[in-house]
Amino acid sequence: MLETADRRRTDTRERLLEAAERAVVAKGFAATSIDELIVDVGITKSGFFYHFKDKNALARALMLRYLAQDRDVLDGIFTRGDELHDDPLHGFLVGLKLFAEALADLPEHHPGCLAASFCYQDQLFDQDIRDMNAESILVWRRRFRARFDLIAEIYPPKEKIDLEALADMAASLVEGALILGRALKDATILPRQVLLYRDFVRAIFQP
Amino acid sequence: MLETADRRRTDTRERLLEAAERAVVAKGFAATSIDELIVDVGITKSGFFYHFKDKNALARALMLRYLAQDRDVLDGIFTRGDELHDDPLHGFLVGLKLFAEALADLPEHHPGCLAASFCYQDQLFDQDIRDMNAESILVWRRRFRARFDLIAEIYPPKEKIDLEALADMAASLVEGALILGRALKDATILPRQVLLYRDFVRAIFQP
DNA sequence: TGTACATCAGTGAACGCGCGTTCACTGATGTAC
DNA sequence: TGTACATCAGTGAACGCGCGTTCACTGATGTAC
Repeated sequence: MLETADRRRTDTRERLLEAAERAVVAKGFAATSIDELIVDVGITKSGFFYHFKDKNALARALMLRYLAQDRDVLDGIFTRGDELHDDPLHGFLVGLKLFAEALADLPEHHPGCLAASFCYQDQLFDQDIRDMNAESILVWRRRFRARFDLIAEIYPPKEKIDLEALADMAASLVEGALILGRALKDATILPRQVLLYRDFVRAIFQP
Repeated sequence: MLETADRRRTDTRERLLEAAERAVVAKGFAATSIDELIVDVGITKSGFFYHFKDKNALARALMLRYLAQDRDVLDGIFTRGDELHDDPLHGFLVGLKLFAEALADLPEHHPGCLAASFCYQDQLFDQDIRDMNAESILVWRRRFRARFDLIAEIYPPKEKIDLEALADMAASLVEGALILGRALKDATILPRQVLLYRDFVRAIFQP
């Protein structure tokens, strides 16, 4: 039975990953020591090395976890948007509204993004992890690009528009607004940027 | 005479800062060792501590240098734009075009921004440095916001628009696009985002 | 059902290396008189 | 103009601490027979 097989499994590994993500986003991977994580979680250092063969394995696990969470969040929000509106443009616009609201309600005051943090420390990691980081960005590009292609069939834009750049703009704005929000300690910046992006998208397809 | 007074002054300090900025943007401040900087520059470790009393002083000096360079670059480009066109909107649009071109011509393939790097490691620094980082963002906000107020007097936008968010969008897009450009190793992302921003600004004030 | 063994989720102690920092010292250049 | 002193831009050696990593070991839980 899965139940019995799982009985021995603790959530220590997951709690290590949570503590690690908080610390990495706050001060970077190199400055995040294993010592502080195990104090957070309440195990000894050897306990850490039971779960991760070395510090690099922690980075890899963080990235995997981040990829999955990111995908789930985006899926949830934009699926909801499409449920609320049949039309691909308006379903998307509703999704962006929901997204902005979700970002405004974040409990943490100054959140950050693991992809951005890793990006500015990429020399620390092997190619494998850098590839995963690139993939995390490509997920956004593909998702938004596919939607814009769909919308453009129904609402062909008047002027030529760089749809790939428009798709990348979503990730760019979110990454950038996270930085501004943190630097200025202003949690409203991120949702406002998303709403502005929404205005832009609407203006392009429905002037 | 300044000449003679400066004769003894070497450029070692400046070369240390250059090497440090490269390394910090590539792998973060914590992972940048003093040892690697002095190898780059060709002095001993004690030589480093002659120029900076400790590693924190290096961070402060990097931030000061960055603030000055950033201001100069922005000044240069948007002053040029205004010289080429009297109208505040069109002078600004020309400036954005010049900006995109300057970004496309950057020699480094995957540049980065010190403000973003410091932002994702801010727990390493004291309040003083965090304040300077916030200031580096506010410089952008004030610059663009003032310009939009000016433009809006002549070209009042049809619909209500969050001009502060529109101003912040410039820094957000640049910071975000730098991250995407690095992660995907694609130097075209950044200039394309700036051109898209330009389209948006034009559409708002001159539909 | 009892027993032998295997696996899970760690513990505890030790190691060695790289890092930031200190301190006494130095040769070349500049300045006062 | 020469000399004494000050400053600049470093050198060289040492230190100590925190960090990631290893390794032999352990008690609790699960599994085969």
